[in-house]
Amino acid sequence: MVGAVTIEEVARVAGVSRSTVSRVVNGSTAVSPEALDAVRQAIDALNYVPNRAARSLASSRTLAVAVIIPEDVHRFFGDPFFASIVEGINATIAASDYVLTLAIASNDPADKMIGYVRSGAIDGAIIVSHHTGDHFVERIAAAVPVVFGGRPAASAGTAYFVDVDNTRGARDAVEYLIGQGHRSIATITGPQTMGAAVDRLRGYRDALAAAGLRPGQVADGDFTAEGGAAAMRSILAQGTPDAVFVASDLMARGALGVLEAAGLRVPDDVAVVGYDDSAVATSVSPMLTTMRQPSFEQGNRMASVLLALLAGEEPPRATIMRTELILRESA
Amino acid sequence: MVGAVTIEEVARVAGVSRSTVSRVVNGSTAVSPEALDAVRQAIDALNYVPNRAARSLASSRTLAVAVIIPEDVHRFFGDPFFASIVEGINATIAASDYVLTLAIASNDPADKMIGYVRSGAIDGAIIVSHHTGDHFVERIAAAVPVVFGGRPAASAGTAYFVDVDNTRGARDAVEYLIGQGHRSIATITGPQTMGAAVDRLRGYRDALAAAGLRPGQVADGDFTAEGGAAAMRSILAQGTPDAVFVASDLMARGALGVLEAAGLRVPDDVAVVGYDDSAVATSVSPMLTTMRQPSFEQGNRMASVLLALLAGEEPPRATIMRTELILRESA
DNA sequence: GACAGCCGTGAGAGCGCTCCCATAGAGTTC
DNA sequence: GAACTCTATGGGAGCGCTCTCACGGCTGTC
Repeated sequence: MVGAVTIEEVARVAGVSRSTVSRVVNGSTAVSPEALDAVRQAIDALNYVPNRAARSLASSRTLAVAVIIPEDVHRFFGDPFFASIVEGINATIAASDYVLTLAIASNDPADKMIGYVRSGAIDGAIIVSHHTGDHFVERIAAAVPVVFGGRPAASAGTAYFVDVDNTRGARDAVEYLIGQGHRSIATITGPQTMGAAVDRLRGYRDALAAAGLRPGQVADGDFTAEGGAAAMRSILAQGTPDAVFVASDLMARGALGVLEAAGLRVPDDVAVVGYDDSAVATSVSPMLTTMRQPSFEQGNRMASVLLALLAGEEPPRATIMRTELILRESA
Repeated sequence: MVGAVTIEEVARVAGVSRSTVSRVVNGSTAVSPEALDAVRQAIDALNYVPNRAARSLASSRTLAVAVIIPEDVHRFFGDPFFASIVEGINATIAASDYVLTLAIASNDPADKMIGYVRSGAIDGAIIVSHHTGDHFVERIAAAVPVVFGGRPAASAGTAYFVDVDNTRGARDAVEYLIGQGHRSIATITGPQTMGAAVDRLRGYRDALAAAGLRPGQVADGDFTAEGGAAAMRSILAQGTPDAVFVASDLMARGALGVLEAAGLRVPDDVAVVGYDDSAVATSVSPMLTTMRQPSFEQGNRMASVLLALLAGEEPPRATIMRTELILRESA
């Protein structure tokens, strides 16, 4: 950016002062139509773009927000659930004055991520997936306003978050299976360090308990396709259930492969319900019956809450979104 | 970042001047051991982090680089190939003084991305996937140093890029199929607006021509699983080939499903060779024989080239990496 | 012993912008 | 017509840092 056009040159060309140019750039109303016009023309002619650093230094705002990716990059990128959320966030942020950035925090020995945030590089952050152990999250939250995707395990009560009702979603899914006549229902969960996984397991247990059924087999599938396959194998090793509630579509895909390899028909021998209604759900055979999470909308809401915070408003701390069972072939 | 600790306070606490603190922070050697120590202690005690905006304003460097995501977000996130590249980039950048950021350029009506780059928000950029039509890419390249993943279609000769030898990789793959005795060989390509897809198609044709074989069927699979399935269906509609060279593993997964549904055995009836050797290759059945792309290493190299550029060095404009055929079950 | 050279240090200017305050001029009010 | 308000504008300070330059104290050289 050496030798770039400055506000001073724009002012000279437009025949006004720096202050007036600044007013135009920042959308102040107290500018005469003539001055407004002159400045706009000068900006176009010179192809002027305000220097971000100078702006941020003078105003102590950056007009940038970041999605922090604490996950392992591979998991984040491989999961269509995150893609939808990011798309939702992006859609809302793109319509605002802010710029959106994704920041990778993993593989970050020197706390560079924290330094980045604390150095005033962004005005606010959205943190989507976070394990309970991530205490670096608290340090980010100490520096800038943060909105979480999913209820954060720690700092409950004071944090802003947008979550889906995982417990209820899981309960609904399992109740559907019970309603279909299944009695021996296993589950493949996500890692129990993640709130969503914990809640879904609870919903599963609640539904069984409410129906007076014995708890079924529980295996952790780590929210990956491979983990789902491994979990399914470990369940089959101890007996074949009527049905399996799988806490993500990606894991369900892995499980489906294992069931097929074992010669079990879905849904006739074993019914399968997934979670997410991501693109995966319709790309497998049989297509998944699954709990739809409104991921795109969740992204929208997270972005809206963050923008409200940055605007000095007081948005609700908790936003809970409903899930919906999508019936397809697997159950 | 209101009320944050400034360099001035650190200087006061350490009993030195602003300049000396700056020297310590920036790793200058011309500081006495005593001063160094005093400053370090003051920094720790006050928990000082330099203000990025001020730093950048004074030095006209930001110590930040970005990976620009021009693709549709879903495709970018869904493809493990990108995940590996980003991991490679991240690994190298993380070891430097720079901070890495991902910026989404799609869905960006107001050219905010361009403004972001031109405003001096980053020192350099890496652009991974780009269609020939993306002329916004040129505008980014006009503002900061850019390294491309894959040979850029336009601005050839002047651009810095790191590519794999796609033509040769495809030729090797098809030659392998020919060597296995296959004579009727179809191909599923990527979009012909992308250099990698063009090169792989050329390699396929070269190999057939060199062996004196007639060109087989060609169908575009759009580098997605669904597109691969559709392309496979369109090929089968016109006859069943001996073998298919598929220009990405993701598309191969889609094709495999279609072949299976058609009652064709892989590799006995139809041999399949994929491209990428991503995680997908081993998660399908039969496991894919595929051209391994050194994606992680490619990311490393892109980052290294960019860092060299930013350091004022003269790295090679073109870096071409070799692929390697990984033999598994599908061919 | 005088001078050059070097090293560690501090002072000051300035990066490009925002924001507060002063001011000029026009319009209101009594 | 004097005092007042209001609006559009310009000037100046300052955001927190880097970087050049000058300076004082040291060592080394003849």
